[in-house]
Amino acid sequence: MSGIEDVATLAGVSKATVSRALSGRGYVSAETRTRVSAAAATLGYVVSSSASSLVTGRTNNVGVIIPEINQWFFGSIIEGVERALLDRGYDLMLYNTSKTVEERSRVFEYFLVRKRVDAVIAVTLEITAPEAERLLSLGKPIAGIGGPLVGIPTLSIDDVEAARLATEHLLLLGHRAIVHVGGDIDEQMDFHVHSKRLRGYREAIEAAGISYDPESHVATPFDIPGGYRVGKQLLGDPRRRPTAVFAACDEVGIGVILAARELGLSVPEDLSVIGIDDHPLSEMFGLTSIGQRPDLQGEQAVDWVIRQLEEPGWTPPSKHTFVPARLVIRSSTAPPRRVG
Amino acid sequence: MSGIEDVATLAGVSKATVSRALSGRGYVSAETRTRVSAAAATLGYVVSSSASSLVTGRTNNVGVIIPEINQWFFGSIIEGVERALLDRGYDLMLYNTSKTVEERSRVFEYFLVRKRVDAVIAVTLEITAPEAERLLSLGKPIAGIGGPLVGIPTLSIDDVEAARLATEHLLLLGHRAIVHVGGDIDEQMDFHVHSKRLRGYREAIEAAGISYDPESHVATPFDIPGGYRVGKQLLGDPRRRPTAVFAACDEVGIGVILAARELGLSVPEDLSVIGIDDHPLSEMFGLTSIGQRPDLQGEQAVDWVIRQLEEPGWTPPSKHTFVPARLVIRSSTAPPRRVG
DNA sequence: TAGGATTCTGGAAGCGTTTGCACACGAGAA
DNA sequence: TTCTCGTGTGCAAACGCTTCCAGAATCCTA
Repeated sequence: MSGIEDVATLAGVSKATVSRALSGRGYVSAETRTRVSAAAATLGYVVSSSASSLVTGRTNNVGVIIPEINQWFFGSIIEGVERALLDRGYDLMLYNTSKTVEERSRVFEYFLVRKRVDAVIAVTLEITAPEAERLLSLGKPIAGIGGPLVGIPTLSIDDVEAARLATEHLLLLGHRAIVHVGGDIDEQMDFHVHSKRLRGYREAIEAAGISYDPESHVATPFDIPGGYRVGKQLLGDPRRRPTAVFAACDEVGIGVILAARELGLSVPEDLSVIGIDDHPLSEMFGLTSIGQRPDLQGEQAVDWVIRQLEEPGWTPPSKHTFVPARLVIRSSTAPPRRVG
Repeated sequence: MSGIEDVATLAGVSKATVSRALSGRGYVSAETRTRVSAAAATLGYVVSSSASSLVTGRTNNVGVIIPEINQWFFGSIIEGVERALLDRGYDLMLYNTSKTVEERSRVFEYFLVRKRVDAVIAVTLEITAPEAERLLSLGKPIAGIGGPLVGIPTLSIDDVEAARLATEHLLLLGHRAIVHVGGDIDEQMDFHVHSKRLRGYREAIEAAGISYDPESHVATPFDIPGGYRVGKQLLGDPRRRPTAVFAACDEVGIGVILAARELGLSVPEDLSVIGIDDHPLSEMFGLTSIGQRPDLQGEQAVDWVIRQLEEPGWTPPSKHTFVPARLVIRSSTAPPRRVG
């Protein structure tokens, strides 16, 4: 485990020059630089990040707080963030927190409190204004996926718009009896995604002259079994059965499709289904969807925080950024069967 | 941003005492300790981990190298590792590497080269003996999930045994025409899981007096679409159709079930299916499986490395550890239909 | 009551870097 | 020729902790 001193001796220069040569800061002649690099290589030298951090005040780590790992949306974000971070020479510290308010704030305090990261990326984490201010006042850039969040640059798809798009697709096909299978709007987490998607749905059907019936919204967990259970229940009763379902995410949509099949209904003949996400499984199920790219959202968030760190004076967008979501039409949506 | 000096002044003691009081090392009177804690609290003081690391030589980070995130098995490992690490006061640095040999070794070098982690947990990463030795010689504990790996403590389920168990379950039900849908055994990654599971299958059927037919093993990617495609192909031809499928993982098994349903076959009447993993979706599909708990494997790996770090003299198991896998019987397996 | 053991505290020496400052040198400008 | 100015290098002072060592106070034990 050789230190900078050894390299300096071997290269016949001072520690200061070694530091400058290796970090690329300050003046070093080309000749010296190659000599130092060679010495470092032969000794297998590598700077001690603790020593370096101590003096520079930078850790080269960025913290990522995420409520969930084993779900496509979150997993993809992590992938995108990790890739972008490593490309730029930063390491990723992962903090998995549940969505409960208590744990959220515990992690938050934990973060604030430790001098281990240069920046933080908060995924689907509602940070209060004072918390944000405190973090910002520490000089740590922060970006959020989800939002909006006051004082913090955030990004996400436009949930209202995505829901409207999905619903309009169904309306355009001629559906009138459309049920929205979404989340529980009393769950205050996730920046009210649930209520936003519900709103988009509602606005779309009302714009089409259909009055909103609270019965046409049913809540379920955001996974395949969640969609399946609701599907079974909803489609089991022929009198209540809609001609189309707008699922708030593809997993739920897939669950609904599976339930429909099991009940002997064909998709899209007896039932159209649309989701949001463009999940990798959706293609297999022919599920029409509003696609988004969580990995790119992760990359974007990384870009924001790193630029703040590296480009003095640069500031990220001051308001929430909407990333694009586009309709991917597959075989799960079609005009409703004409029932005479 | 207050330092230890400020706390010392406020508490009316020396820096040395503050350090001792806060870290719990060395003698400090109870009275002093509370006074110091109070001072630290009012100032919002928190030790600088770089400064601390610089003198102690510990970073309190552990690196996790993992080839994949968005897959249940890997995601669960990360969850388990993260939980265990945070419980013990360590932070998790995540490195997502693909399975290609080049990238594997690049990450490996990267790791070796940087003094940023106290230990590493390598998931499904085949480290060569010299690499392992080099890592160990740096005094960094390392543990692997997957394996075995010489010189490194590793753990995994017994793939041969799990495959045998699954196949025997089918044999016991009376099946003779059993196809194994697994991975490509030429993929050298993952410690040959593919060939091990194939071996377990083969040993089981041969023990039952059935001769092994290479046609009865078909390879496909380890995901639902992979199983689906193979299922469609395999079950489409009634003459080739087996009475049972042993899928090398549950995702594949689910894909096969979906394919079967689509072809109008009922499971388990027309086809029995068994998988490995006990994936969260398996319950919904009634998939019989050999269950494993990747999260617990992650916790175990953490325990190994942390104990090495904290209990001088403690050494992890010198050979590979098999973790339990148990048969979970659901509705996808039954005796074959009697075809008279 | 002496003397060793135990508990408590402070001073100061690092830990391995980065960087401000001083200085030396050669080149171009005045 | 003298003066700047841009380069290239070294010295030494931080950076914010932990821990060794020594000394003081208290407590037992003989």
